Order: sequence, then C-alpha cells, then structure tokens
Amino acid sequence: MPELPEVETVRRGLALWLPGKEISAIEILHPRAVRRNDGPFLDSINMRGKKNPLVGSRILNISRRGKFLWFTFDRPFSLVIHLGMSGQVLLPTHDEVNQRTSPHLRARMNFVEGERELHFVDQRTFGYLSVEEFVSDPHKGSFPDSAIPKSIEHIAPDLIELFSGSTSMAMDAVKKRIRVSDRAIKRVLLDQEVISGIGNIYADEGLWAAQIHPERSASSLTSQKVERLLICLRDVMESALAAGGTSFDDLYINVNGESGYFDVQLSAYGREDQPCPRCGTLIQRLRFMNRSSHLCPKCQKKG
DNA sequence: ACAACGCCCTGAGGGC
DNA sequence: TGCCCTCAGGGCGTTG
Repeated sequence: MPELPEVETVRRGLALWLPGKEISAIEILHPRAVRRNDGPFLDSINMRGKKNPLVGSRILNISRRGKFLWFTFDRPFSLVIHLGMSGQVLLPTHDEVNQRTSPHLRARMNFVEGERELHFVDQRTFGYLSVEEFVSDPHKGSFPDSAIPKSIEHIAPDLIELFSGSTSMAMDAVKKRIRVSDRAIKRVLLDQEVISGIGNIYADEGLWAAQIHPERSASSLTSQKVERLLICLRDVMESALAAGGTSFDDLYINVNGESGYFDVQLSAYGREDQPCPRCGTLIQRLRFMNRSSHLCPKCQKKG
C-alpha cells in the first residue's frame, strides 16, 4: 500500500531516468486509468483522433506531495499520478517488455530517447493518471514561482515538507489544527487536508511509537504529545524510506520491480496476536473507520 | 461549516 | 472442485 515512503521511493527511481526525455507515444489500456481530465484538457490523454498534448512534451522534473506524484514538462501543464492501493510505475527496458508484461498494465508511455518505457500497472484500479493545469501552491507562494497541479491544491503539505520547513505551514499551525479537532486522532492523521502522506500502515506505526490509542480524541492530546507523535511519524517514515518502503503484500514495488524491506521492521501493523516489541503484550486488531487498527492494549491506553 | 458514510476495484483466502 | 463471502483501503462525491 503506497504511502509517503513508497511514493517517494518511486519518485526517486523515476527522477533518475525520466528528466530530459521526450514523450513519443502514450497508450491508455483501461478507462479508469485516466481521471478528471476536464476543462482545457478534456480527454486530453485518451485522445482518439486528437493530438495528445503529452506527445512531444519533454519531462523536466518529478515532484511529490504526500501520496501524489506529478511530472512537469516544458509545457504549462502537469501529469499527476496517484498509485491508489495497488498502482505501480515501472521503467522496463524494451527487452523486459518483450519478455513479460503484467496483465494489469493500464497505461504505457514511450520516449524518443533511451532503452526504457514507462508502464502504469494497477491491479485494483484505484490509481490514475490525469493531465492538469497548474495553480498557485497555497502552501508555498504564488503562481508561477510556486505552482501545483489543480487537484492537489487542497492537499496539505506532508511530514517531510513540514520538518524541512519548505512550506509556509509551520509545526505550530499543524499542531493547532490537530488539537482543535474532536475527531479520533487516527482519523485526523489520515485526513490528507490536515497533513498528507500518512496511510493506514504508518498511522498505526506512529501511534504505536508515540503510545497513543488511535481512537483517542485529538483534542485530548497535549501539544507536547502531538509534537511527539509527529516526530514518531517522521522517524518511522524515514526508516521506511531508507529500507525502500514497505511491501506488505507484494503490491508495492519500485520502478525496477523490486520490493521494499520495511515490512520486517513493522511493530504493530499486521502483527495481530504477536508480542508488542516494547512490552510483550499481544498486539490487538480493532475495526475502526471500516478498516483495521493495530495497537498494543497496554502501551496505548484509550482513557 | 464540518464530519461521516458509501462506493470504486481485484485477488487472496476461508468456509462449506 | 467450486461457489460465495470477507477483507485489503485512498480519495472523493454524497449525505447528514
């Protein structure tokens, strides 16, 4: 399940090879692989009989906020990629493409230069590509110096941005935003408009590390406790990034098709009935928000 | 306005 | 063997 560390691993892999390449062709193989191409870009990717604006465009950079990736070009639009639950962006060589191609290949892109092509593979089709105009980044500055794809405008900066101070959103503002909410703390962590990049795995890991029950009201936490939680989340994400991400069920792989190794370091997520690494109490799994929460009932008291 | 729910989707795994 | 059910969950449109 790609969260910030997995998406960043993919971004780094793409950034090693894609910048400078000119797109020569793009093919969409599943209707759900392309979303919300409205306004001036209506059907712009899936252009039957129309000239695809991506063809002939040269890639400049690969950017990321939270779980969203986007390509910038020598043109005034972006290509947003969200991996959803099971999306993969692969850069196979032409030889590898001839040897084997996934049955879940949803889109492919060819380039004028080089020996590779880009494959967007997605079993569950929650992921997508979209061509979008740029708007001002509300967390950085005004267009065009600080631009962000339209659909990402409402997404809050992620933990890496928060700790690096690269946006106008300060730690104190995030802590305040969290602490005014009466919602359960895990809900708030998963709300990409408060802070982005956290999904179910890292929410559980961060809450375990900070010893906070996922259903505790966010407003019941002290400022120090919230700061501790954010630091724990940052630390667990950086460790995961160093390991190349988490491959809990082999649906996440990097651009070369390799799994990450952080799953062996997980302390709570997916460890129901196994001992808490801190105190030995058996990890519990709760149903919450129609998904699983994993926690140590001794270290993470609700009350 | 804010919050919560339901839906989208495929494949694995369990029960019978 | 095969069928049906449950589970995995990010994001967004709809509902409350």
